[in-house]
Amino acid sequence: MSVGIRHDDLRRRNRAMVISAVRRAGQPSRTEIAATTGLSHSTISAISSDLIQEGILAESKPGETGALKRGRPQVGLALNPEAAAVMTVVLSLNFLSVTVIDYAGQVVAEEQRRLDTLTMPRDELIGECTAIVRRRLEDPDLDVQSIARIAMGIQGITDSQARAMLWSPITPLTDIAFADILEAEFGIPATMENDCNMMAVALQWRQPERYRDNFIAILLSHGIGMGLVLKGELFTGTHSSGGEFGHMIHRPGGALCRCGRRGCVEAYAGNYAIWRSAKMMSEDAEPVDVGDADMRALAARARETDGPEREAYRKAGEALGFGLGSLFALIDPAPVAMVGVSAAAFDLIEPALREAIAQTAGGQHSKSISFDTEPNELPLIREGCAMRALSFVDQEIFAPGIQAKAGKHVA
Amino acid sequence: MSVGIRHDDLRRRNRAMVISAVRRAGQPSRTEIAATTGLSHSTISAISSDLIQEGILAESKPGETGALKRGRPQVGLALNPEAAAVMTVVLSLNFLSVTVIDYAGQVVAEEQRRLDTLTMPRDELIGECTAIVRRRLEDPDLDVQSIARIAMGIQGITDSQARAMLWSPITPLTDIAFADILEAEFGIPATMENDCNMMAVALQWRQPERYRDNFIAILLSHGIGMGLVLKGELFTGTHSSGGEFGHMIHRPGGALCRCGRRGCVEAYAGNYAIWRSAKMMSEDAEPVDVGDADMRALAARARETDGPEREAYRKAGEALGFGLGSLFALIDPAPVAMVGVSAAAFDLIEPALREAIAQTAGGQHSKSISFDTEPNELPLIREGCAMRALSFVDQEIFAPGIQAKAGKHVA
DNA sequence: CAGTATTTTTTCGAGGCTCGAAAAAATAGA
DNA sequence: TCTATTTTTTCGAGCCTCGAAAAAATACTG
Repeated sequence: MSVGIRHDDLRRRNRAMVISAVRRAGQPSRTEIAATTGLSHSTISAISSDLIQEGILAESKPGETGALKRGRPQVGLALNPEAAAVMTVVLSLNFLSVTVIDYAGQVVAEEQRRLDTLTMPRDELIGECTAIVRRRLEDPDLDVQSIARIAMGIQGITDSQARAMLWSPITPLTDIAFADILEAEFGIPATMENDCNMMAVALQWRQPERYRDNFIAILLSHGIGMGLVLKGELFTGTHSSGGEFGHMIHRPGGALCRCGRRGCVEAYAGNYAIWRSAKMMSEDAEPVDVGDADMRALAARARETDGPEREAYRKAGEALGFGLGSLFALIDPAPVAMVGVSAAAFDLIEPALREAIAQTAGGQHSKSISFDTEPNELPLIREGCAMRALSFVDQEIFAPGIQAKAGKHVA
Repeated sequence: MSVGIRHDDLRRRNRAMVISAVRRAGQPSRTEIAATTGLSHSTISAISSDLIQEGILAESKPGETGALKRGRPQVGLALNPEAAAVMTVVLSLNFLSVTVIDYAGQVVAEEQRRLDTLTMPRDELIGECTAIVRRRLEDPDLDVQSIARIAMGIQGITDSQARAMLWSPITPLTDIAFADILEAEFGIPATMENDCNMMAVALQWRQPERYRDNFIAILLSHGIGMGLVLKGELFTGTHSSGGEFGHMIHRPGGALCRCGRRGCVEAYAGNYAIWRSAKMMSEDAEPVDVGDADMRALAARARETDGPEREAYRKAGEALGFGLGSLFALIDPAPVAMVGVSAAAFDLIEPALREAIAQTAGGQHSKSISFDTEPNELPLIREGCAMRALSFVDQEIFAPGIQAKAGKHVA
């Protein structure tokens, strides 16, 4: 089944380990790397010397170590920003944004653009994406040699191979293999990532203490999305990006969901559902787009008076709570990050959510389940895509190195 | 984070690979192993020669290869049955059974015993388990030197470290660290496994074509349990055995579940729930144990006439369908095995189940979701425990070998 | 300011592992 | 009996990691 380990895999894996230790720790010394990886000092010395020679790592200036200790001072190793560059492309409702990121993770260029994703025909949507990428690639101000990888993020369902968007709420179009399109167009390896998965990846890098092995990122926006990390790894479905938390069934045969079915969590907790409920519309009413400003106004009104607005948030909390309860029945409770515009109204949602979750098997220790909120999803998605692309460069390009044997001829 | 690969890990991993190739394939030749593992012939030759010398593998008699080809005939490698033995202990409602299994997976001894698990006090229940194990261990007829591992399986929730039963429907007792108890008593490494997880493990060995990377085993019995395999690996929760499919919420605030909560899938699809519904009892009625014979009679009656019995099965199907739909929303659809006494009534359950699942996001291709049934769960649980224990011996005892260095002194 | 203690990093065999090539082994067909 | 064919073993080469010792770089001490 799984394949044996060759002798050369050893070096590749250990190189990968060193690179990722540096990416995680910032400026670790060789000694620190040896400690975290469990490899011997000699090995770390050999590997890091190779990596420096190849221009992947660089010794960072000393000084910053703060408290000076006795003995030879540690030399920090850092990622060489010029070793490579990657690009992120994030497509969301009526909005397209691109960033170029150096190997150390700093943004070196960006471009953003409004467009009407809901009505745009297929060719045009694809054209806008390739055009914005091309503009960035051909920008003479860009002083990176070449882009090693593109990570594209999109709201909606992607396939599990990270090649295509299968379905998205931002467009009626389906099955667009953006990864293949970008690769064909620019000859740069590309992937197509799900927005919520990228949020989870970003949280893992931003707050590794809180979001490490098991946690959940939930997008509370027009739709309800989820990124799930289990045992330190992003969880995806077997065929798709998976984790369609918003379409777990809350009430069989219940309110009309944007997906056309009934009773999904999203049909109670998505922006349109909260809006519909607050405006006392029927649960069968066709979902409509609600602007962020309108949602903020709605939340403000819900805080003011105990009317249908507050009740709408209560219902949303209930749906989310029962959904989370079912999820926790499957995977056990874990920290949750609530992201998106309605996360800013989490104070209105939380009481009903906790009450509901306490009634479920997964919510046995509902008080210990902790929530964190982050109203703005876009930066997270961008960061996640960036880290995703950089990790690819780390693992697939730099870890194997210059194919050992070929390199030896030179030396 | 994860640890570097040492030089000696290499051999250990490749030995493990060879052993598992033999366990999977039955009697593969060295050449076949080289092909499946991707390692070179020389390496396989070296490793298998070691393993044979250590008494772990044995060259099997030729002959059985069937069509004789030109050239040197392949020599099949097989597990040496006498290399080790393991024990399984399965505790289910009013029933305790133990088997001793040789290294090749054959049952060499067994004992079964009825007992009243529901009323038994803690000490007595533990005592019965240790006593039956002791009897088997001390049996003079048993011609295995020693038991290398005990895998105990139980209905209910276990912790994710496989040390303890946390909660079980077969006893009011909770938190019994059976693994620790057995280890302390007999000095043999032991684990405490969840019954449905073991069903899944057994299915993976029994039908690897159908149940390989992603599948679901659902126990339809008094309670509803699930074993889930994703990407070829058993899925467990972060703290517990996880996969409490039966306690996902089907109808918030709905029928009374055995767990004390309301609206769980099990409260509609467990034996007691079907019984309660068929007998036109209230959804609040206290769950009662229903014998397998009674359930079979109920199913027969449901097949005969379109009365409350049939309706009860319909409701069960609906609950299972919506539950599966929610599950499939998270992990994408996968083959399902229905196990247990009510799996024999799957013909009554399936129509409503498929109808419900078709109304969910996960059920988009509901027709392509395939179900298989297996009315008897006990043999599966036993087999799963056996394979689990044997895999442990493969990976943890035989793969590392005689600690290389220590062994070299002899040679 | 020289010497010592301390810590980090590099150097240098030793021992292991896998691999490819070639040899050896074992059999069917001619 | 010889040849072709296939499987398995043997053997040397090339890497890789490791431990120990050396080298490097700094703080402390008198």
